[in-house]
Amino acid sequence: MPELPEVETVRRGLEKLILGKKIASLEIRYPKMIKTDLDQFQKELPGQVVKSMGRRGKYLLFYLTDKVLISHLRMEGKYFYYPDQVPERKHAHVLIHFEDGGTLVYEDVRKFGTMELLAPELLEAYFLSKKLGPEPTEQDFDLEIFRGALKKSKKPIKSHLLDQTLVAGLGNIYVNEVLWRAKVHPASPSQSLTRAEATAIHEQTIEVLGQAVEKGGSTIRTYTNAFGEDGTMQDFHQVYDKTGEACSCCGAIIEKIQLGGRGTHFCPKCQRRK
DNA sequence: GAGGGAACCTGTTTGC
DNA sequence: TGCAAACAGGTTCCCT
Repeated sequence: MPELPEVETVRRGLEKLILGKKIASLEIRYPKMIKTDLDQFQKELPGQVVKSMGRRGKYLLFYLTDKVLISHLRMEGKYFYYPDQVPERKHAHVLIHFEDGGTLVYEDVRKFGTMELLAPELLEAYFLSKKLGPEPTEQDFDLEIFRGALKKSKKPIKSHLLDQTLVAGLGNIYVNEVLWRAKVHPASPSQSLTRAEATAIHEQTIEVLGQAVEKGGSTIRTYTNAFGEDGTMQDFHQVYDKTGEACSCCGAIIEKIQLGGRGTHFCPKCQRRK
């Protein structure tokens, strides 16, 4: 499910719901999703207080008293908070009970999501090891570094943008939108892009993700935020899942191809193949 | 080392 | 209608 805007929306929601709460106990029903030592995870979380909520790319960060819980929602992970009674749910995999009686439940139909518990001083090395690119903001996302990296790669630009090394946070929905807005064909080799095209992709990445955060993310299939509310960004999608519809820019019919094994939507007229 | 595809899971949609 | 195959928003591993 979630790309950066959805994760940011979840972060903001949780910030309102669980800040300052002390963890009383844990229930782990699907131990496989805990990627660091399970015993340690179960032993060290109780007693920790949620100090703040953070995010890096698509990773959700729970800053606790002296640990950081790193949660990745992958395709369909989501959080629900219950102030008292917790309904029985088939796909609830981790339940965090707080001392005040509230419970945070992690649900994930496809069980792809992961959780890790780390010492805060190891966080930087953790993201370094993942080769995670900069945040998609004017301050962090440097155009010249981006262009330099493109020049060194033959990868199709769409696959390259999805691998999180150029910039963090793009997923299959927004990468389609960014390339449509930048008028670049998704299969174009990275190194074939002109300066103007690279600049347009850089600019639209910041623009699209920023706009999507404002709209509370996109609700497609199953995503909702921590309050179970829908985002509205899907109303602004121009190509994603628009196969067979007319391009809002030129009227040509939006096409779908497979690229790197994933559905890829584009306008054959606006986004000419090189 | 770079790039492509499979694997991880389950539910839903599509096609015969 | 019923069944099987394809597909779904992410990341990582393995193979070439």
